[in-house]
Formats: sequence, structure tokens, C-alpha cells
Amino acid sequence: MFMSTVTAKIDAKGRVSVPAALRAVIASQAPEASGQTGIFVYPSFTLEAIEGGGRDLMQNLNAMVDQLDPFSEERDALAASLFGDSYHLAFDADGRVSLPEPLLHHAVITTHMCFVGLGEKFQIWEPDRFAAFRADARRTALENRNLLRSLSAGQREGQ
Amino acid sequence: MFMSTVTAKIDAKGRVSVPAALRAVIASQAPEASGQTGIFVYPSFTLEAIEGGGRDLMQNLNAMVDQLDPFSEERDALAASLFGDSYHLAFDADGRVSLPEPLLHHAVITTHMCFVGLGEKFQIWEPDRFAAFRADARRTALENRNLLRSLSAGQREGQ
DNA sequence: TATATGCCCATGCTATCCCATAAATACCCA
DNA sequence: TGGGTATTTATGGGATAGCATGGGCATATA
Repeated sequence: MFMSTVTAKIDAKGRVSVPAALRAVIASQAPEASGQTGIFVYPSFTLEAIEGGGRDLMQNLNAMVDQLDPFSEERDALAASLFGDSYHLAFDADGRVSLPEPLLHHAVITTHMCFVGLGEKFQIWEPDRFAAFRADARRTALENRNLLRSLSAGQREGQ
Repeated sequence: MFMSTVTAKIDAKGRVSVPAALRAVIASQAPEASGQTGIFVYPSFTLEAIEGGGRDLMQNLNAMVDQLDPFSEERDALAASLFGDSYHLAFDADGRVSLPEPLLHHAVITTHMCFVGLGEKFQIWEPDRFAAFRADARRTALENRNLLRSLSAGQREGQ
């Protein structure tokens, strides 16, 4: 599972070290030394951030799209947004990737970025923007403690 | 279950010995020599303390988030709060961990800390703050002992 | 020829491994 | 029950490996 928040820096060539802990999660998803070493990334639908994950995430998204009516407009639109703007970024020998310009632009990233674990996926933020989002998210979570409680209660019922 | 209170010290390298009793609880949760040896920790939402637990705790969080709509903003915000601030700390050969600076800062810990068992999870406190908190908690518990009485009465009826 | 992209190696720093010590606890056997 | 011995635990510190980062050099691309 992806967790924690780590800040990394873009070097003169536009490269970024993907945090080792995050790479470890990716590696655990790969089917045993398949050389499948890299991440999938795409712009967030709702936030000024980049979202990404490993093979599992892409397979989940794929499965979701597959559940929609094959000839519906929604399906085509969703598939286009999801896959059309997605990139597979391969690690170099030292675990670094180069983020495509459109993604950097979407997340307003210039020199530094935060990798934020979200469990099944992660996000990449411009540090200042993430600080603001995080403060907001924390406040919202606190206000919605009742929702949290009902979620954990529902979970118990479900078992 | 996590119980009792133990005080430990940060050494020159920032390491802390996790109390043996607490490690034993973690070990009992791990699926038989899986090497899964470590704790999950995150800042408490409401207290100036660190909270933590074993694998079980994280799986519960995961299950909560999974109940929300995959592309909803609430889900991302909650996941960011829950997982973005969480850390997996692996034990070294001697059962020690290094607490990340953000967590130490949140709990205002500098040299010493208390591990406090809370049943399904535990907390880590700066010793003085914990003493104050405990005094307060005792007072509250005393005031609410009628509630406890009614609870145990209700339980008896339910059986 | 200039600009990018991938591959490889160099470096400082930090986390991790490993061993040593001392105290505390558990264990054993008379 | 007492006294002594073995384990385990908490802590300190040296050595090492891994990580994030920078930069050189070849190879593609325009």
C-alpha cells in the first residue's frame, strides 16, 4: 500500500527520484521479475495534482470501464480521459523518471514535488499546493468524524 | 491487545526501542513469520500524540476508504489525511524504529516518549503531556462512571 | 549542429546492519 | 526458598549499504 509523503526535486535534466518506499510497493505488484519496472500516471480529474499507481491501479480502472455499456458515450469519454492522458514512465537504473510536460503543467509543478500515498494509488503535488490541500482535507475529515464513525460501523456490519 | 505504559528514550541516531511487550502483540498479528515486522503510525486527529498499531489497523483504514466512491473528492481527501500522514516503521534487528520528524513535531517529542496501550491500538506521547492528559482522562472517566454502569447493565440484558 | 533521451558512474548523506555492554528478568537446581 | 546462572531487553556505537542527487558521455531526434 502506498503511504507517507515524500518531497523530491527535479534535476537539471528534468528527472525525479521516485521515493524508494514507493518503488517497493510497485515492485511488490509486478509479477515476479518481469522487468515491469515503472509507474502509470495521469492528471487528477478534480485536483491540480498528478495521480499514479502500479499495474494494479491500471487494471482496476480498466475493469471499471469494462463494466460500462460498450457503445455508450460515457464509456468512450471516460476511457479517453483515463487512458488518453495516461503515461507509463519507466524507471532508469537509479529509480528516476521524467514527468511529461502536460502533467507538470496540470499540477503547476516547477522545481519540487510531493509524492503522497493514498493506499491503492498515490498523488504528486506541488508542495505549497499540497500543504493547502492537506490542511483543508484534515479539517474536513475532522468535521466529518460522524461519517468516519459510520463508515467503520458499516464495515463491522458488513463482515 | 496493547496495554500498559512504557517510557523509552531517543538515542543519538534518533532511534527508539519499541517495548518488547508491544512488539509481541505486533508479532501475534503477523501471518506467521512473514517478515512483516514493524508498526504503522500516524498523527492523532485530535490529540498532540502519535497513534499506531499493527497491520490490522491499516487494513481497517483501507476498508473504510474502500466504501467511498472511487472518483469522489471525499475519498481522495480522506485517503490523503489517513495514508498521506501514515508511516510504516520497520524494526531493526534489535526492535528499534526511527520516528519521522513530522510525527515527533506533531507530538512535541524531543528526547523521551511514552508508549501507551489502548487495546486495538497504542499512542506515543511526550511524557509530561501524557501525564497531564491522563489526569484529565481520569477525571472525565470518574464523572462518567454512571455511563459505564448503564453500559454493563445493558450488556447483561442483551445476553 | 543543437537539443533531448537513455545509460553509466561519482558523491555525500542517512538509514540500516551488526556487534558490544549493562541492566533486568526469567530459569534452574540445590 | 534462596542463590546463582542464563536469556532477554534496552541502549550505545562502528561499519556498511542504499538512497537521492549531480554530472559525463554516448545515442537518438529534429
